[in-house]
Amino acid sequence: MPAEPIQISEAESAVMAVLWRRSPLAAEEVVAALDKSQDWQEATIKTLLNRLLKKQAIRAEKDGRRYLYSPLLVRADWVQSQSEGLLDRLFGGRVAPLVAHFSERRKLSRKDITELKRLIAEIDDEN
Amino acid sequence: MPAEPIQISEAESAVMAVLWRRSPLAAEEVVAALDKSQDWQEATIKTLLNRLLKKQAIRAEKDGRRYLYSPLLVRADWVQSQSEGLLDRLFGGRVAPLVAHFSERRKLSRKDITELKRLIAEIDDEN
DNA sequence: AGTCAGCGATTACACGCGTAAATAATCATT
DNA sequence: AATGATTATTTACGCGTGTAATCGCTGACT
Repeated sequence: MPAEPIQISEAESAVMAVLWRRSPLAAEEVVAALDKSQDWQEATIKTLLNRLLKKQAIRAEKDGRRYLYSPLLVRADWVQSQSEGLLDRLFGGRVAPLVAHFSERRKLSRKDITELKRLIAEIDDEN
Repeated sequence: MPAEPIQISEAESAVMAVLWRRSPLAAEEVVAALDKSQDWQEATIKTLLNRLLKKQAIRAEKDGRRYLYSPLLVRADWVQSQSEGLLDRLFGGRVAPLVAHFSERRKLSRKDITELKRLIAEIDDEN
């Protein structure tokens, strides 16, 4: 486990998302990928790439005149830490209370419900 | 729905937690309540109370020489917005994928599983 | 009435973040 | 070799946050 839990800001995570989808990518390609979703100047994205480098969330390999960036931070790990953080802060660290909360608030889609049923069943006969 | 989704920082939410548990409370009581969990100077907590006031997350009623603080922000609403934010960012806005993620990572406690089963059953014959 | 003690209000300060411009380094081209 | 284009690196700046110290006001006590 990493000693220092790499902390990724909101804006930075948008950049990570691109690299998690496909990598390695040149800065320019990252800019292109974000053009649809974010309204950022190229310079802004360069800044974010550099901050991510400094944090060692990504790495850069030289490719001629430019660099190609790839994630170092594993997406699933990051998702895990984010989720656990929220569960710890809000639901005593457990999943069921979160589901209960959403259930009470009628925030479970029909799709969620069928999928949950399937999951539970699956887990059940897996043990 | 609130036009501006009141934003609460990490430290501030610790103060809110106290007031959600019991209120109204005087500053001193809040300080006492946080003494166990946080290593903060009294002045720090005063600052947080004032910031929360400014954000209208809490209110203060005069009681003699001092004030008694109470939450204005409803806990369930806050929990909802926090949770939805995370689900949107990480799981396409749906609950089931989060549960699936935790399942894959073997992060579901036995307690979670039985509770989830009960929840699902409940929802099921409720419709 | 003047002073002290207890609170709330004001001010402080460094750091991360969102957002970007300016500068520097590096190839390619003339 | 000098120039221009491209890409990376450095610098900037205002705002929220974590963390307090200090100032100022208001009753209480002498």
